[in-house]
Amino acid sequence: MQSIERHPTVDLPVPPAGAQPIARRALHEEVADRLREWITEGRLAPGSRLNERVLCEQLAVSRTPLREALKGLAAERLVELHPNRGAAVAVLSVDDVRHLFELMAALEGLSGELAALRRSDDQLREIRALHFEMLAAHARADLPAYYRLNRAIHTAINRCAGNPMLAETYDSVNLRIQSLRFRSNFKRGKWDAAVAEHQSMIQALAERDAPRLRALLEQHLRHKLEALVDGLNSQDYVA
Amino acid sequence: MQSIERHPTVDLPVPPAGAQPIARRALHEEVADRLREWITEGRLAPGSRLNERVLCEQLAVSRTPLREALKGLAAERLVELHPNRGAAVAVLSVDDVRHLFELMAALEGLSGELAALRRSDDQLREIRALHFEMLAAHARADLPAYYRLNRAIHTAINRCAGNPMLAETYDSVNLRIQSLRFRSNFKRGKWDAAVAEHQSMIQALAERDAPRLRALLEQHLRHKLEALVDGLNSQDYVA
DNA sequence: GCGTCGCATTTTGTATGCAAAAATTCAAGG
DNA sequence: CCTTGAATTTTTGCATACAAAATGCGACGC
Repeated sequence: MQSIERHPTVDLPVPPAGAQPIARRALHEEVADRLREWITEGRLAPGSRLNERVLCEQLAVSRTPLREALKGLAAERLVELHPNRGAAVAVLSVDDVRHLFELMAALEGLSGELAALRRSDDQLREIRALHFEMLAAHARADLPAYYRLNRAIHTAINRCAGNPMLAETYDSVNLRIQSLRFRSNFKRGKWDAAVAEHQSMIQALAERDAPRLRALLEQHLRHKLEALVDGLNSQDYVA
Repeated sequence: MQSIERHPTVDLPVPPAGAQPIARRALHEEVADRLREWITEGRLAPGSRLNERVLCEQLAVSRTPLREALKGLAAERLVELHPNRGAAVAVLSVDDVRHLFELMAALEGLSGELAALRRSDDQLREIRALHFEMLAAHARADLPAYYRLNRAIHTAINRCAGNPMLAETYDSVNLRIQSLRFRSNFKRGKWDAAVAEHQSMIQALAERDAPRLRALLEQHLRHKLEALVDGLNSQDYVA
């Protein structure tokens, strides 16, 4: 890891390459992680106000680390800060979701393109294995396992792409739409189609067909958006 | 702006569409803005340690808002937090820069593609005007003005793309490489080539040639990276 | 001379206090 | 009945105090 900056004012000792310091976690990070979890799991619904006193009691921390965590989550756009009026879980309009998916499609597309070019054979084997596990989850109609494996596959593809900045950005955008995943009406037909798309993706990855993998991932995202918007519309007339 | 969530727990009054509340800025945001500025302007070099006491004195604020600002900047990856050992301006390795440019190329490419499809005639006229201003700056070899107009043009293209999420992400990634802009050795030849590329971009935007504008922007980014890496190499043997 | 230990200082992490802003309550007036 | 407004309560924003960790430095032993 060659550094661009000859950083004149650095005095933090640079660790030997590859060696990573023992990760010591600060309280505000633990708090941020927990809140992130609550938001993506839907325990904190979009729009929910985040009362400092209440959250402090629930998390058993003082206001300082909580507030620091909220500032971080606000920078991630998971929560919105209203000066003097507190924080709230970010709300996404339908247009916001469309825009996020448009962005995600480009990120996934790039990731797939790079992965097709850069993957190792070991990585391909691992992704194949995950794919078969996902087929099992699909056969059992085990939705939670399917989601988990689906994410694992996409994360693995991101790793193949060999671009940590891309992976970070992908994760950050993905997080923002995570809480919506419960809302897509996962009809059997759409689900089968998604699984078939995954099949093609593995093939393109195996054949190192970068343009095709890019196209497949972009298409995959478009379909995901369609399923989601359908789900939203059908739900909107229920409650 | 139709809201996806019927947010059961919301009690913040939803403002009428289009009307936005008077922006009241919190101190921690002002602090974050100032630090961001110092970092991108190079006043705080990559790797610089950010001593809380010192910064508090310089900014004349207490530690609380400063720390909150640092947490936000850390989420933006502009600073790195080392638990119990303070914060430092993020350092980018050459590989980091390569990865960021790879990402930026995809974001600019998408932005250009969408802009070509969605631009209005007014927007095109405005970008043309900015382009001529940029030609003037180039003719005068006025580098600061050139940088400013260059950014203005790319921001305008982002606006044409009509995807705020993309624009946000673009800005966020762009910010991380801003402090490097002084390091690219802007030889006249490279500069002339960049200006010529801009010329082609305007043409593609005018003709609504989305694939071409995408390709041009991706190429533009690759050239920018080359100029930067060249600059770094030549500088590395100076000091 | 070199490295290590231990103490003093500095710096960061968390909790708390106080002031200011916003939300709430409730009563009076239209 | 709805609106208005003032007093009260709640909540947020910022500063500060205290605790814990890290850093710096000199003495000591090898």
